[in-house]
Amino acid sequence: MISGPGMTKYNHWIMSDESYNPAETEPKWREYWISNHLHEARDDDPRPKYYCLDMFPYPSGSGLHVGHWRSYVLPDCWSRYKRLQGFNVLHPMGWDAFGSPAENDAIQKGIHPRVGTQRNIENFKRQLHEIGAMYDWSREVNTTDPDYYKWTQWIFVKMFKAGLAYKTYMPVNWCPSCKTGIANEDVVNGRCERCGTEVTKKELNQWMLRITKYADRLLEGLQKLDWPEKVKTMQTNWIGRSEGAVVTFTAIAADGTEHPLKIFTTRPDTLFGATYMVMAPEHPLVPELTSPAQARNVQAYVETVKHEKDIDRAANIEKTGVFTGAYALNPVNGEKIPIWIADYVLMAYGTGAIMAVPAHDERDYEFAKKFGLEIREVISSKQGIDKEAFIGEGTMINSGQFTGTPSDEGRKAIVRWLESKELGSATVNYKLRDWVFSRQRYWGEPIPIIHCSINCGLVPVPESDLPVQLPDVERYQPTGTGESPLAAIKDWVNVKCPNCGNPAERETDTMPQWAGSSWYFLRYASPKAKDALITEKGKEWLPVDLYVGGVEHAILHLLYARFYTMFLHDIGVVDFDEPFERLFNQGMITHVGKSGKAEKMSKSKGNVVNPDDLVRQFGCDSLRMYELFVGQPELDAEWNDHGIEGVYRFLKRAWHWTLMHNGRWNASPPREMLVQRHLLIKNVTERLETFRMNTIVSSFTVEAFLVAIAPFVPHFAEELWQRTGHQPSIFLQKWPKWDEAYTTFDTVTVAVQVNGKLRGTVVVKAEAPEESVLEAATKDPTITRFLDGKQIRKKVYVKNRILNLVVG
RNA sequence: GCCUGGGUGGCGGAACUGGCAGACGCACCGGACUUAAAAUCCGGAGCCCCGCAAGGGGCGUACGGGUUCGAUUCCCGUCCCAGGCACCA
Repeated sequence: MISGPGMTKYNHWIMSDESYNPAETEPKWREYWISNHLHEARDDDPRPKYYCLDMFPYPSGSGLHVGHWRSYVLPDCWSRYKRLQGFNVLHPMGWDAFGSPAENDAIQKGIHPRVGTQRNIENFKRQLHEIGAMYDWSREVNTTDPDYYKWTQWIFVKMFKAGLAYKTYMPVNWCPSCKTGIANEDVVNGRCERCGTEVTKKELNQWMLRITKYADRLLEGLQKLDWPEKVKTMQTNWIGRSEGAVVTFTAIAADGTEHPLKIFTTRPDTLFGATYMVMAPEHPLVPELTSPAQARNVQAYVETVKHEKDIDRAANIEKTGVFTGAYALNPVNGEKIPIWIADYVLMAYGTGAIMAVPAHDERDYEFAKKFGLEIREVISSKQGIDKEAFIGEGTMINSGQFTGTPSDEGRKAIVRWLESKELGSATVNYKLRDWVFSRQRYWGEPIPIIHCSINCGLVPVPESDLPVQLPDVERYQPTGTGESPLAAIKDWVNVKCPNCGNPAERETDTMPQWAGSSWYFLRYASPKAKDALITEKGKEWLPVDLYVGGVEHAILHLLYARFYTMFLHDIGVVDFDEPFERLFNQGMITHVGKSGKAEKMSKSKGNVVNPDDLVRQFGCDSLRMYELFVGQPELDAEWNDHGIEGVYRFLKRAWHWTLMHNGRWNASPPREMLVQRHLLIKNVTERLETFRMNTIVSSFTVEAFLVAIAPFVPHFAEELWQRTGHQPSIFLQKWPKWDEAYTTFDTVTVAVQVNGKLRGTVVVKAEAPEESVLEAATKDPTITRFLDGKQIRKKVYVKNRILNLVVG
C-alpha cells in the first residue's frame, strides 16, 4: 500500500484502522473458525442435520483455477446459509487420489505415486483453504489410504459373494507398441496418444460388475429424485430400456448345417418385411456360417472393423458390410433370406444380430439401397417407402394372417404366436452394459481375489485379511503381457489359498478410479470407524441432502454411485437406496485464450486464471462474491478479468457504510428503512432458495446487511460483526426473517400502454382499482396525446403493473 | 447424424406464472476532489432519425412467421454456438 509523506488527507483515512484490508482480516478469521472448531459437524448435535456435498477432486499437479473455485464457492455459500438457518451442517472434503496421471508421472519421472499424490494434496489443500470454505477437515477421506480402500475392497468381496462380480473376456483398446491396454480418452484418432501407433483390439480376461441387474431400479429410482431433468434424461437414455422380442431364425450354413440365430427387435410387427439379416462382424457364428466362396471377403472385413471400431468416424459415414454366403429361414413364413455382416450391428447390444426390415428402419433402408437388397412394405402409410423408410405406426399389410391388424396390436399378436410355437418371446433390452471393472495398472486398489488353480478357483480374500495392501514396485511400466505391474512381484503374487491352503496366486488387476468415488460420501459420516464401513451414529447423516458438481459426471459417476448404494442397501449396510436427494450442476468458467474464443479453462489452451493472485490483490471474499456474481450458476459463464474490481469496490463501500452507521442501528428506524431491510432479506432468501446467487449479489447494493451477506463474504461479515460490537461468530446467528408487512409499498408505478406501446406511467395507491388508474392516465398529457380524438375500445388492466388502452 | 443446453447493448449478464427489455457489474464519457495521477465520490449512455434546445418519433431480445390487448417469455419453421453420444435394431 501507498505510504509516506506525500499521503493526502483522504489517503490517510483509507490507511486508518478502519480501512478494508482483507489480507489482514481474512487469515485471522480462518484461524478463528478452525481453532474454535466451528466447521466441525458433531454427531450429537440436537439441531436437524443437513449434508451438503461437493464432488471431491482429483488432486492434480496443476492446482486450482478460478473455474474450480466456482464449484466450491456455491456449495459453501449454501452450507453457510443452512448453518444460519439453524441446521447442523456436514460439509466435508476429501481426495479421489487414485488415477493414471500419478502413475504416468511415476513412469516418466520416477516419482512414487504415493509421494506425488501427497504433494499435490498438500498444494490443493492450501488453495482450498484460501476459499474460506467451512469444510470439516476432521472428516477428510483419501481413497488411497489403506484404511479407506479396505472398505472399497470389502464392497467388492460382498459383490463377488452376491454374484455381481465375474470374469469374462472383453475387448480392450490395445496399443501393440506400448503393449498395454489404454483408455478410450487416450485413443486419439484411432492412435495411441503416447506413441502414435494405431490402436487395435485385444481380448483380455476382465473383472465385470453386473450393474445390468440393477437396470430397472436405476431407471425407476430417478423418478423420486430432485435432480435436473437434463441429468435424469441423460441417465434414462443411457440405461436405454426398450421392449421388444427375441426371435429365433434358422441359419443355414453353406454346407447345409442348421444353427439357431437369435435376433432382438422392437418391431415384431414388421417380421414379414425382413428381407435379409445382419450379424455383427464379431458374432461367434460368423466363421461357421461363412461359405468358402465368401471367406476371403468376410475375413478381410472383420479385420478392417477391428481397427475401425473405435476410430472417431465422420458424421454421415457410409454403410459397409459383406455377404456371408449363408441364408436364414424367417420363422413366420419360412422365407429364405441372405445373411450379411456389417459394422452397424453391434455385438454388445441385443443378441448381436438383427433381422433387417429396410422398409421400416432407416439404417436397414440405407443399407438395402446401397447393396440392392429387396425392400418390402409391410406397414401401410400415406408417405409410402419410395423416398425413405416409414418408421411410424400403421396397418399391417403383406403379413399373412396378420394383414389388416394395426401395428401396435400386431406387435403383441405376433409375439403371442411366436411364444406358442417357441420361436421367440417378449423381451426387455437395455443399452446399459455390465461394467468393466479391471485395470491393468498399478495405482489403484488391488482386486481382493486369490486364484486357486488346484482346488477352489476364484476365492475372495477373507474379510478379516483386508485390506490387501498395494505393494511397492520397482517398475511402473506395463509388463507387456497385458498384466499390471503387480504381476512382476512374485512374493506378493504367490500366496496360500485361504480355503484349502495350497499354493495360489493373487489377482493382479486393480480397480478403476470410479471404485473409490462410488461410495466416499458414506465414509464422511464416520470416517474413522474401524469395524464397519459406517457406524450407526454415522447413518444419521445420510443420505446426502444436496450434491454439487459438474455436469460431466451426469452419467457414469452418478450411475455407479447409485448402483453401489442400492447394493449396500440390499446387504443391509445403509437403509436408503438413493444416495443424493438433490443434485445441482455447476456451469463451467470459460475464458479467452490463444484461440481468441472463450473456452473451458485448461493449461494447454493458455487461458487459465490463477485465483492465488486475485486473492492476494482483492481478498478471498471479493473473489467468492465475483464467482457467484458472474452468471447463472448452472450455466457456463465467461470470465472477465476486471469484473472482480466491481465487487471489491462494493465491499469497500459497504465496509465504510457499516462502520459509519454503527451505533445508530438501534434508534427506531423509519418505515422506509424497515421496508428496505425486509425487502433485502426476502430477496436474498428467495433467491438463495432457487440458487440464483448471481442476482442476489446485485441486490446488495441497496443496503448491506451483515448476516444476510455472511454466506457470501464470511470473513468480511465476521470482521464487521466484531467491529460493530458483537461477539463472534456471526455464524452462530439466526438467518433473519422478513415480515410481509414491510415488503409491500403504499404506492406503485403502473405502466400505461396505448395499443400495446408504452406511453407513460402513473403513480397510484397500491392495489388501486382500474377506474382510478384510468382516471390518472387520462389526466396525464403525455398519455392523452395518444388518446385524443380516438375512442377507447378495450381496456386491459393488470393490478399494480400495467394498463393497456386499445384505441381506434 | 442424434440428444441436451444456449443465442438479449461495446462486454459479462438481469427480467417472478405472457405485463415498463437492458437490473447489477465491466469498459467508456462528463464532472468533483488533487499541483498531477491513482483511489474515491456524483452524473450520463440500447440503436437510428428529427430538433439549437427542452423535447419528440421510429426500430429493437439470432432470423422468418403465428397466437395475444400485449411475446425475451407460448407455438411452427430456419440459422448459428457449446457440451455429450456414436448406426442401440
